[in-house]
Amino acid sequence: MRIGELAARTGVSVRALRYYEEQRLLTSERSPSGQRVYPDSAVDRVRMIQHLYAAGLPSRSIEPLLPCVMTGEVTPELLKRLRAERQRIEGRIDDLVQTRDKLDTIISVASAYEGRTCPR
Amino acid sequence: MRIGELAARTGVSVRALRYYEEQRLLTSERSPSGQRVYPDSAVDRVRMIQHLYAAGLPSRSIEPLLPCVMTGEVTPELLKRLRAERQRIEGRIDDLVQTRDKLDTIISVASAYEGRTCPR
DNA sequence: CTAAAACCTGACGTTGACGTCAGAGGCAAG
DNA sequence: CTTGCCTCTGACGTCAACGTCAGGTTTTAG
Repeated sequence: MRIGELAARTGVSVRALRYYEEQRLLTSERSPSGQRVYPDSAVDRVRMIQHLYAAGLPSRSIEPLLPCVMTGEVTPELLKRLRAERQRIEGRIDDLVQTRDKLDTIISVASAYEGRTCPR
Repeated sequence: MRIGELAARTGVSVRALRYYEEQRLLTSERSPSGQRVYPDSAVDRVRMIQHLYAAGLPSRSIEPLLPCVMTGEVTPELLKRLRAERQRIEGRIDDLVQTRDKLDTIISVASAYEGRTCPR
């Protein structure tokens, strides 16, 4: 498939896909005329990239992890990094849960005041 | 307390504190000579700001929420925003949990290969 | 064959949360 | 009084993940 279709199927922009390639997160074959050609598996790969971005990892962290994440192949070095990133994510989750709970308390207390407006 | 001490006690830079003020997330009294003077409560406020930043909220979202989050006072309008942001955070948590679990699977599978090096 | 749509490579613009530097004033210690 | 650290206000720099535009080629639909 070409870049436009990959963009449509993953929901990310064409520009973003070219950017991923620039960051070596994504590779492509080229047609004789120079257009990018992707295998179907690229869809999954792009989705994984988005997941890792969403988890707050920068390109440079994603790049070394990605081949192993996609293929299941791994070196001890990569395993260390995977575990480290897992811990980072865990930490972010804890932080978010704390913040969510704090908002929940505020919301529930505040809801008691509904109807009669702000006690100011 | 002055800005340097607040920075030390919260672990954020002096520059960041001035930036928070610029974004109207933090206010300060001024000494006769123009130096910022903060009450002790500023420490908690700065910590809350950091929590909300960590939750992915931009300054513009934090600003209207902060007074109510600190005082517990609330208008129906703010309550709506609080609930919306709570939902956003919840979504981010779900996403992170998914990614963490995916990493866990990879790690556990990969761990089976430990000792004998990368199967490449 | 031709026009529209999709693709290409640069290259500059954008946004948010600060970092950093310049130049100048304030303040506690010796 | 001066030395040295803290603080002040601009103002420009940075970094990541793209957006956007220019100028040109390729593919596809009619």
